[in-house]
Amino acid sequence: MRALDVLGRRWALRVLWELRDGPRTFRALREACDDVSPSSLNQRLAELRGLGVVEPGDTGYGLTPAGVRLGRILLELSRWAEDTVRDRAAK
Amino acid sequence: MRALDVLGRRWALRVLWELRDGPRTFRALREACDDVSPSSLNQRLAELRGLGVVEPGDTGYGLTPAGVRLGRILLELSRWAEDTVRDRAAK
DNA sequence: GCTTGCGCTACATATTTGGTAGCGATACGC
DNA sequence: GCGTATCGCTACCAAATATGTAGCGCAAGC
Repeated sequence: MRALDVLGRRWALRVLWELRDGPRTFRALREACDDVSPSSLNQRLAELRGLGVVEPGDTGYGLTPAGVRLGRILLELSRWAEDTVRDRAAK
Repeated sequence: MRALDVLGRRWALRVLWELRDGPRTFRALREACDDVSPSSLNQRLAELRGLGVVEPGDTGYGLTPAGVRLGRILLELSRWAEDTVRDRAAK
């Protein structure tokens, strides 16, 4: 499945995650993602735009409606991750 | 977030996906994942075991309870992906 | 016209992934 | 006991991908 392939690349989920609460400029996004290199970010953004989940606007890059739906799933994913970490720490 | 980092590596989501309906042997898993190289698969399995979502058993590798929960989220992710593909195809 | 910040590209280096061969262990029939 | 079949997995090298750093072209503000 093409979509899952793109999402399984480095920084892809993270970029989406950072865009959840509003658009960000290229440079702001870069900082938010632990200063990912501009080449990597640019490549990932191109792929995500190709998927139709991210699009550039006046205030920087933002999520499309499909991206917003994906963001909600990511929220569950992050909750799962938190729970997992907590469970493992409790051992 | 460490968990999302591991999940954002190549084949990680796919491996989890292929284990949804029951354990698989190392070699069966390899075939299921488009014949991923054993070195990559082994590395990913080690990381997923480290995360506590996959574990080896008598009939091969299987999901832990945390892995099963994650699998349900992945199901939503795949549904999202299908919808996205359909929407884009309809354009 | 000079500065500032923007998106983004170029390019060399480092890291990750992939391909192929095959090892040691276990289980089977013979 | 002896081939042989399959298992999980390692070694090793080539190919693909990510990173780091520098800086270009552009638009806005002064």
